[in-house]
Amino acid sequence: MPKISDEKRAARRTQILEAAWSCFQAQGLHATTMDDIIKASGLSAGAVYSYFSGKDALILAAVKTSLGDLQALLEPLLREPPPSPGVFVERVAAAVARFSARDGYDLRRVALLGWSEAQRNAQLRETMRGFYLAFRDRLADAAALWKKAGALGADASARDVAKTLLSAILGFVVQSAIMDDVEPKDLARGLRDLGKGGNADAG
Amino acid sequence: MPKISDEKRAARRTQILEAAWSCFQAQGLHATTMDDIIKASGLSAGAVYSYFSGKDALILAAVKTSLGDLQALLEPLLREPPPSPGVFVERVAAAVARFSARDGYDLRRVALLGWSEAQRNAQLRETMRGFYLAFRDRLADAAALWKKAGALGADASARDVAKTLLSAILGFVVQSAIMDDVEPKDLARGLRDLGKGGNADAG
Amino acid sequence: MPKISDEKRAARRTQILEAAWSCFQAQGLHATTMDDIIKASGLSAGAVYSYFSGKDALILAAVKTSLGDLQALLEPLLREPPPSPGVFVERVAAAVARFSARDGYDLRRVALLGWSEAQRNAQLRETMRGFYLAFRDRLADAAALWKKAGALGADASARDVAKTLLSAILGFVVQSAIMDDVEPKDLARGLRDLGKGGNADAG
Amino acid sequence: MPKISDEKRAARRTQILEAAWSCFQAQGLHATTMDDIIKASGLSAGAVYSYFSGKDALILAAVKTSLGDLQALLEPLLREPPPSPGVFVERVAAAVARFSARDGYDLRRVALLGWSEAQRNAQLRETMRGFYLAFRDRLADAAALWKKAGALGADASARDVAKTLLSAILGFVVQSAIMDDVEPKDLARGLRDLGKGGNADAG
DNA sequence: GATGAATGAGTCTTCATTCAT
DNA sequence: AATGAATGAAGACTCATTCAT
Repeated sequence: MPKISDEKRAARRTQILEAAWSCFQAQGLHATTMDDIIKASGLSAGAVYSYFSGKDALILAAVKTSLGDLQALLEPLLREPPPSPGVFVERVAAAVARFSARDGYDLRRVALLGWSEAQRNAQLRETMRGFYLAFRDRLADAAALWKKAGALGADASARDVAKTLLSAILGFVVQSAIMDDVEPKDLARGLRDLGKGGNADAG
Repeated sequence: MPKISDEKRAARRTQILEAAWSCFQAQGLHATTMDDIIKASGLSAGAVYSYFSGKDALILAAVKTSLGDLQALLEPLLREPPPSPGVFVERVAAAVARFSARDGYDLRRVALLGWSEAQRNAQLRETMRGFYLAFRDRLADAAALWKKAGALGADASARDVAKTLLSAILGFVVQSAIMDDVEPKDLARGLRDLGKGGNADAG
Repeated sequence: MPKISDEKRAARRTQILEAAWSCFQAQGLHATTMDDIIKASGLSAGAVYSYFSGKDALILAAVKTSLGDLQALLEPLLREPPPSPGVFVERVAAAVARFSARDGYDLRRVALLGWSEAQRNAQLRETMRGFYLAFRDRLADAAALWKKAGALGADASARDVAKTLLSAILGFVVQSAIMDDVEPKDLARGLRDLGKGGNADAG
Repeated sequence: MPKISDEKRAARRTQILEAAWSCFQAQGLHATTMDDIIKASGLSAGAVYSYFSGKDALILAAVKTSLGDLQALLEPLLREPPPSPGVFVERVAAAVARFSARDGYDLRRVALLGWSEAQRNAQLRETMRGFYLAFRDRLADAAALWKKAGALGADASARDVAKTLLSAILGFVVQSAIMDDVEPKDLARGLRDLGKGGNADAG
């Protein structure tokens, strides 16, 4: 075979990555063997190894791809933030839930696997840290907007609001993956209810 | 030979479990070998196997123990909830952070590992689900108290508040494990700021 | 099984080493697979690996053992050198030939394999270098004796004589392994003939 | 398409063979992969395989080429042998040493690799055997000349002298490859010293 | 009861060779 | 003729578990 085209190469990579994710998700990162992925990809061992240098590289690439997809999913919401934090969180949660309903790819499970792996893979940890840090910065930008628009008090800390919103979102991912009984609107409602306490300033 | 005493047995179990956690945490659940645990426990392979039927049982027991410890840690806060949700979340986060500073045992890392493993271990998943469900119920009880005391609006949904608070807490665990730059009081402040929006009802 | 005795351990090591040599010799160092050695040893893969950390370690140990055996074989000749260099070379060659007739272990082939491997294994190279250096020193000692006894001229260089004798011996190993038509006494005769030239000082 | 010219073909073969030797020498015969050779040759896999049927054929061809080169190197010395065996050995050793100083090609290392490989490759073994046998015959011819010229005693065995000289030469290759501290003149001196013993006939 | 040596199925990875383009 | 992507059998090594002593 003569030199393969760049598109073809990219397509093969995607093909392998998708095979990898469907395995990872079904069995976990470590219980998945390279052979599982090779079989699922429909390629030979050698071919898979010519695209990825090994299992760790495959995991890293898979997680990066996944973060990229998530990034694309959230970009519109970050570019033009909804009128209030509550609506924002609900929309993000809804996007995550929608993304998780795809066949053979549940973003929530993927996230849990990635976080766990990040504990022992420094490169993965840094990649993730960078991603969430950037996301939180965008969140802080949105908070600044909300302050200007009056959706947040004038003395609100954009930074702390961003941290809290990120927590709520990440927590939604965990809770929804494990309990499977949380809806985006539950979160929105809870957030709203928390904000209307008689002496909210005590909290 | 006289049977070993029950206390002795319990002590051995604890000894093994602690060895297991220190390994799990340092290397992850799957990268830890039984031999690592055996070495760390100071016992022989046969001895370890006489206390736990295998690696999966050890993982399950370790996670259960960990959840039990967490339960004990949170019990006081649940029995006599602080005056407001914000304070509550801050105290829980502080307890988690304190628990994570212990030598050779970081509750946050442990949680991430457990969640990931729960994806492929049904028994573990059910154990966890039960734990978080129970915790959320206690949270809803607290929310009911807060409603009565006026710390929450009269029309607040205790259930949704509980879900939201659990999300915030779980999300704190994730964010703090990965980014390591979130303080309990950041969360409390963010939650308070979120509640004081000019048109909070829009969220 | 409780702790194994030291003798038993040593016996197992020997058992594995002998299996390794019979394979190495029959198929070469690299064409021999660990599985070949494992099968030949009658042990399991795990057992073999518990005695030797890997194939390289096994090769190194095998060569070292082989050098040790050779050392033991030559020691008597070095301790009390025969009356002349010619007799010495003949006896060494005879010892090598005798050692090579053992079942499943041909010292000459072993030597060729080891030399080749030493090209790409620094540790092995150093081990060998040290061995031959020491042997050459002993040879120089013998040469000094021969000088004193008049079997060598008074102005002979013990160092160069040692180098030359070592060359003759090593070359005998090569030639005999490849051509299989050289006898120890051929070497002795050739050496004597070379020494009796009319104008030997011209060489 | 016009067939590639014969010169071109020959040039390609040489190109591949040289690439092969530079790899073989640096990493050993077995540690060198076809891919190493392909990369080093600058050709494609298919091209290399169109010139050589496989790795074994490449090794065989490489060794043959190497023996041919050696043959060419020694031919002048064999055609008109130097006045004495000592000078002859010194000149051969010097030629080998000179040949080994070439960049990326050390005849001594090459020889060790080839001998080792010959243990498990019958065709290679025969090729080598034939080469050394022929060389030894030429050596015997030279010995006959030396006898006639008085450089060797009248009762010298040309055959045994040839065997002994070959041993010295092969041994020089080994010793010099492993210890790297032997000079051609050391060998000449040692040989001369060995010949001047008071009672050389005892050796 | 305890020990730890032994087991062997299973993992990741490599690499000589082929053949569609 | 040439290319180089793809193949897949084979290799080195690991590790959860067992069981003879």
